Amino acid sequence: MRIKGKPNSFDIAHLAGVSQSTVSRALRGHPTVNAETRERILAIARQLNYKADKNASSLRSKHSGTLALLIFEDPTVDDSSINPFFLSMLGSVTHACARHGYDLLISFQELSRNWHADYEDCHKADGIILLGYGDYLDYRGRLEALVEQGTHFVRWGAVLTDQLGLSIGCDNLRGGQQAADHLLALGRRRIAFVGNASLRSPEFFERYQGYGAALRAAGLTPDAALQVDAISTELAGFEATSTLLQRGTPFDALFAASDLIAIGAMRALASRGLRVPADVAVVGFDDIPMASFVNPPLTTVQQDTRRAGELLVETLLNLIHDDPAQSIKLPATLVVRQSCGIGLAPATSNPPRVATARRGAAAARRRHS
Amino acid sequence: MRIKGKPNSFDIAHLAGVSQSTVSRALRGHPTVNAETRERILAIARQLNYKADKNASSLRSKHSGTLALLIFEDPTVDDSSINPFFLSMLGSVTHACARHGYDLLISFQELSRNWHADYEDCHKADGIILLGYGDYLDYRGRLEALVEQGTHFVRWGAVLTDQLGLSIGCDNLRGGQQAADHLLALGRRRIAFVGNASLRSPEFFERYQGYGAALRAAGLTPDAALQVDAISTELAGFEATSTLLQRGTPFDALFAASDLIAIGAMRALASRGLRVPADVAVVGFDDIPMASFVNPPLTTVQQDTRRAGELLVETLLNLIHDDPAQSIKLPATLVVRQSCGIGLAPATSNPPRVATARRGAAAARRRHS
DNA sequence: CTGAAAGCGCTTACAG
DNA sequence: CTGAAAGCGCTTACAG
Repeated sequence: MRIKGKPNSFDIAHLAGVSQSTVSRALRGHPTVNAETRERILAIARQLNYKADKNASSLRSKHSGTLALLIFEDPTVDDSSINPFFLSMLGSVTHACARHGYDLLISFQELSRNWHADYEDCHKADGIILLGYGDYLDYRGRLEALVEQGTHFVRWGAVLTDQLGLSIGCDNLRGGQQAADHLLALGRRRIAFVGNASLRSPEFFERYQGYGAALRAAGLTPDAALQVDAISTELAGFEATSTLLQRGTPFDALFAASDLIAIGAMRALASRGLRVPADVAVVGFDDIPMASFVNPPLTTVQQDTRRAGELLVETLLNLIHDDPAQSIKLPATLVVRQSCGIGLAPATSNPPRVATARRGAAAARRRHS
Repeated sequence: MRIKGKPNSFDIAHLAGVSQSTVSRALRGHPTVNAETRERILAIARQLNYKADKNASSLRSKHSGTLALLIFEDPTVDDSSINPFFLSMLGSVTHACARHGYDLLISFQELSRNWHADYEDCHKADGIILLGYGDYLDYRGRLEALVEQGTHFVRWGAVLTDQLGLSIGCDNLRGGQQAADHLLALGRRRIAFVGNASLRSPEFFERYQGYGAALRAAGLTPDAALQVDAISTELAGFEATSTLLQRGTPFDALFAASDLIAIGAMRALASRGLRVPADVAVVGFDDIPMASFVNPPLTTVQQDTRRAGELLVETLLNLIHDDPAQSIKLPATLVVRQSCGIGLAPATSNPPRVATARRGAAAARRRHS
């Protein structure tokens, strides 16, 4: 027996007085192995701290017990400033993998570059989870390549009808509707939408459509002057809202396509001296951890990242095992905090909100146009 | 040649009219391969979308081109509520790995359970990065096991003299000193410390010692009644600060061992009607993204996560390649925002801060004892 | 219930 | 500069 180096299955076999195949079977809990023999083998393996070489077993058995998570973002602004929403997805995907006995490889990639989504091709992973927003036109091409290569993958994002592969996503349409309904119920009438509103950003676009549907259901017409594009960063939210304010079209509420955008929007509003929610009510989307810590705490539409991570992993595993699998749309939940003016505002100190808001917006217009 | 399935190096060899060994050499850029032959091979490989099987190559070559990141936390409260500081470390470690051409496996583990830090034993990774705070007494045993097994690892955390393995950490002592010096320079004299202050939490303990050193240098004696233990969560910060307030010992400043604790502390302070910074100045540690969004924006001691991630990866790679490597202490930087009262407080509306703070704390005591 | 043998797809001496 | 051969450490039919 070898003294130095890590033991292999032959070493264990030799010590246990059985063949190497029996060791392999015993270690993997194969049912035909004699119970007593198995115990003996396991004891020796434990004592020698033997761990089966995964490269050898993956090579032979053709599966790696590993999943890959690809996170991509528009311009990877800064190493440490990853979208917090993706971060919490990452957490739940990691936990879900662990529960299913899989390891997780992760990689951050810029959508603009050529991804190396080769983890499955090179047999490092059995399948891939795709997480990120980006230009869908760009993105779709990548998905086509994955489909063509027969890669197992699931993506987080809008569940579309002409789906390439499977998606797990949230019900962005209903979410957008709920956000707008909430603002309407509070008497807001001139509701801005900050976020990309084109098919290039399907998730945001669905939220925008939900918003539009809610307005129309209330007898209002969405005003194109009250929509400004923004990707999901605080800076984009700040800049888009500044643009919106410069336009001078009055508004008394703002629905941001993401919390990051909402936080940037609140900063832009504050820098113009506008009060949230008194002058402008603000709703976000995602419910990132920061949302409850900003001032005022942000009312937002929560996505269930825990469930999403679980479903992403389960669906991918089904795909890998050739079990039935399908795209799933998760419900979104409105989380009411204080950025829309619930439970605030004694009537004496704060005049009626709608009026105030209009006045505020009008004041902003005067100040900045 | 096989029609279905993925091509292997023999398929490429056959098409290129060379031996399989030459294909292998060409693909890895071996210098002895004829330039023209190499081009031919590369062209065919590209065309067939050939990717070398990593399991086979890792098995044969004995290295996996993969690093593992183990993140552990005290009680994994909730899947999606991972300590944001670790999350930003995770981001920078991932990017650093990518820059060095390594893949990254990640795993969240509870320190209380048996870790499976077996990634290297089973040849899935060439080395391990350890990230997390937890009871160091517990932790040390795990490190001993790693050392004994000859595992390559680097940990993030306090750089201690009786180090097991290598650590990359920040200069917690200087950081704590800077935080306390800042408060002292603003005239605060009764400075509380919220966070674990024992050798079981070496990082926090170093910060506590820096704080103590600063007080003593200013001729003050740290008051044990002004220290309360807390792990790095918002809830722990809230509860510890509540305990502190109940004790009734007056204080005009609070140094939290982490931003999460500081945020919890500010919530506890606010719930007692105490104003930050007027009544109590607050400093945190880490500079997590949330720090600049809380109200008031948190003054804190920033750790350079980007550099830290880079050094963690570089040091581990040096260890793996048997190159010289050492533990490193990174400088910490005070980031002044508004939670300590810089650039605030026109003298007319706010009475001198120290007095106010004392009054505030005293008021709190009266209210809650 | 167990063993002998083949083979997964590479890398790496070795020989030429 | 190139090829034939061995071998990494497993899993998996196949035979008994």
